[in-house]
Amino acid sequence: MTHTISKVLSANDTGENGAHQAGILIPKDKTILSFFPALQKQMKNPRCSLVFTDTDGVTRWKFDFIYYNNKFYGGTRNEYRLTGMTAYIRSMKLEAGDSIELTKDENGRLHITAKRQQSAEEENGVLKLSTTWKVIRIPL
DNA sequence: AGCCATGCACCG
DNA sequence: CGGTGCATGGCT
Repeated sequence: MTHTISKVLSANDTGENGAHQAGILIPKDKTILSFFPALQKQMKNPRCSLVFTDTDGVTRWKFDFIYYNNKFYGGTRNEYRLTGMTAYIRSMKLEAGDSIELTKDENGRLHITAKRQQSAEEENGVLKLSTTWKVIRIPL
């Protein structure tokens, strides 16, 4: 049984807003979280190193899945993150709006795919076609 | 809940 | 000493 999830990158994720942060946020959605290994909620900031294989089937990317839960230890955090992704994001030249797809195959192996956002020109092209052309009358 | 932002430690 | 990223706080 494979499991695939995807995330649209925010400006903060890609570093476009100057944030020197190395990871993306993982929503606390059961179907999303179940993709990742369970972390020890009873310890502070538990983490797990994960290796994803790129689409070429050769390149490996190591990310860290971390549960920042210091809210239960006197802090304010209670969120999941996947850190250490800047090398990947840069090599793929990903920008806010682009997305990444994470897949876990039958053998539990992890794969990552970069999904580039449709360009504005392409969107305009589609829009132009759909709004410029109309069916006036259908032949009998 | 999710994105924005940063102090400081670390490292070349 | 400038860049990077962890860990964390802030804002909407």
